[in-house]
Amino acid sequence: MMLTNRQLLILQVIINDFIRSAQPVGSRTLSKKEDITFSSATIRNEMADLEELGFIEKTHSSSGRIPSEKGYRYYVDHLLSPRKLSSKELVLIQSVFQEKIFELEKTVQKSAEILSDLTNYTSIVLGPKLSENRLKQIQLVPVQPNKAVAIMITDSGHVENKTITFSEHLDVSDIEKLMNILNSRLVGVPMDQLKDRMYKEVVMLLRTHLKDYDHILDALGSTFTSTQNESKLFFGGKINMLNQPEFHDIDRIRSLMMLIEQKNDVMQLFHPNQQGITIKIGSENNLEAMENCSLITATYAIDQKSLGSIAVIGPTRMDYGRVVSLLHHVSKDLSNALSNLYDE
Amino acid sequence: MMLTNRQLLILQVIINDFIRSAQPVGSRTLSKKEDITFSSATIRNEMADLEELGFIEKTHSSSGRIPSEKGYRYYVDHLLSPRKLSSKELVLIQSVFQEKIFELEKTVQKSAEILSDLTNYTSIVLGPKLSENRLKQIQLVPVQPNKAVAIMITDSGHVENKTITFSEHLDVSDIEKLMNILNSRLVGVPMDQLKDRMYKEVVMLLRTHLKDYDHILDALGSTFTSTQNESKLFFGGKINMLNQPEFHDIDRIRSLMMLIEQKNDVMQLFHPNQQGITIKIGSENNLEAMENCSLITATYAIDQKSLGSIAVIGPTRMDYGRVVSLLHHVSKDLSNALSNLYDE
DNA sequence: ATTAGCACTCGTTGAAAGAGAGTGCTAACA
DNA sequence: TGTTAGCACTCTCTTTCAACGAGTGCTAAT
Repeated sequence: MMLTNRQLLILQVIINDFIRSAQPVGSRTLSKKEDITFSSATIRNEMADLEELGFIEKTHSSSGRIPSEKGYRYYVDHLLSPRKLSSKELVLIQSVFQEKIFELEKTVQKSAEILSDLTNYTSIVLGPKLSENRLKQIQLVPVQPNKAVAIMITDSGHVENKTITFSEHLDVSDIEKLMNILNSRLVGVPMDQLKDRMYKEVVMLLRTHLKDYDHILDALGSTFTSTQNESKLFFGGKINMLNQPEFHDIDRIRSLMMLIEQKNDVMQLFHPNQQGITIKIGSENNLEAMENCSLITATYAIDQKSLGSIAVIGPTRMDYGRVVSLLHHVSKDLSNALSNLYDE
Repeated sequence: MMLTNRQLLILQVIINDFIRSAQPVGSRTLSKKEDITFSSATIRNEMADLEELGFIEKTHSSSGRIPSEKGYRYYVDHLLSPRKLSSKELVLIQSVFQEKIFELEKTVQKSAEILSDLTNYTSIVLGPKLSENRLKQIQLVPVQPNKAVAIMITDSGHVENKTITFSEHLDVSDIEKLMNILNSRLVGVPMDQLKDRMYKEVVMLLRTHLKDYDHILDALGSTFTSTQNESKLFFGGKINMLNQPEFHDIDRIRSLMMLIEQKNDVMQLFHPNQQGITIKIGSENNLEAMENCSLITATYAIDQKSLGSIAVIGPTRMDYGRVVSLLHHVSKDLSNALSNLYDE
């Protein structure tokens, strides 16, 4: 299944034209392109071959051709030329990261927004995993006789807080004792291991210093449970897809929107172990609602340590070259910005 | 402009039927309703009068009638009978609040969801104003040589955190000093007055105890600035409107979705000083995108003290009676749940 | 191997026709 | 005098049909 140079050229021009116009491309249109020196009849023959090989399709028996998923796959694997971004765009991206923002979440959110603004597609950023963070300090603040707010600060400066309800009244000195115990034993422990460690190391101390230690244990247990594994999702341009001509159909919009609002489904789109930029086309995403969409994913990192993913969802007809370049820049700048945030 | 009983009956039946079917209602259809004992010709005469008075409209010269905004307004003001909810629905609502949830935000979010699930419309909850809260404690945790996380806990148990960047290195004892000063002077101050108070009361103390006090002041100033006036928005059923037949039109969906994603516009929909349940129909909302929508708003409170609003957006053709009843119950139960949360 | 020519296919557009739902008006009726 | 039956009329919606155009595949000529 070796394609001739001419077939490659034709495939490339068809895809480029279709990405631009969203209309099936005919042989006559193609023959007028400046790259193309041969006649429409020749093109028709080549197109018939390309169709037989599965790279392009017809929408009906006498229509022009559109790329198939296989066609897009070949295109991104072999023909994709990374697009040079205009200096205007580069400046715009940099400006986002030059603002002095000191909270990770806001920076991440900004990245999602710039990405969706520049692409006119929808962007998703998978926030950093908390499980990588370690507990730096835990603070218990009583707010009512049987309630306290537990505030956990991680070494990266992230703050997590939960309300703890004790079944019995705890007086202030008890709470202070408890806080000291927790800090003495849990500081430095990764957030996702807090619960385990507590049951292993804190139980004994509690027993000797506090009455009702089992109730307290319960309360703490459920507090630490929800601290695990929660990666936040950030979106940009949720409704940009409404501007794409392939989404003039209400049902498609609905299924895509439902997907986006559904955390589990979105998480399923990300494959944790990847590095660099990944492209998943249409059904490669294994989700009904993504059938007409492609997902391009990059990862970002602090000091080479991969932290999360940043992605763009567009129609399969999306401008792959441009999006890849944009993602490349944004993920790089985001990584730098976050590294600076934590290192300097 | 006094309407006869028969006109009222006809208006009511037209609106009820249109709310159900979304189709213009004709005289023949009406004459078959069981409440109606007179002929279609009579109805036609009455409808002509109702139209002249502005309560109903035609979509074209020989179509049935649909309610006008004025018609809906009259309907909600004079004809609306609060719908009895099924016990199934009541149980469903109560079940949301019987789960032991100890965080205000989650409870509020749950309310939004139950409301959109039960109505099939979109719900918006305007979170409690922080400005009503008072500072209970402020905690500064150094995370890097020139950075600290400021954690502010309010008397209601809400936790707010900001990263502060100091332009100079501050050692741990300085931070501790600073924290003590802030706590001694700012505890009990309403969150929206923190900044003012700081400039008034803390400056002097800073000057005597810390070098570089002006830099620190700057950093604190910007920290407290953003603590003001931020009411969070919670949504439920953002995409429910896609199921409404009046939103089969892409452009309408787009403008409504854009409205929902735009915090400022949404805030504009809420009128802070209202009490009880308010209904705004179509253009009464003074927003282009809301032209085909109605907004029904209720307030919720802790111990009679109004805290925030809870609302449903639906098409003007929405089921007002049902939504009013649902809002009534949900806002009441939410108020109770929150009051219990803070008082017991 | 390439291309000009041509018959054929299919979607799109616009006009025409008919059906259906509904109205307004008139005249008859209780 | 208020109500109703009857009827002509209006407008939308659907279907049908023809013409058009963009495009294809095939054949024969270059």
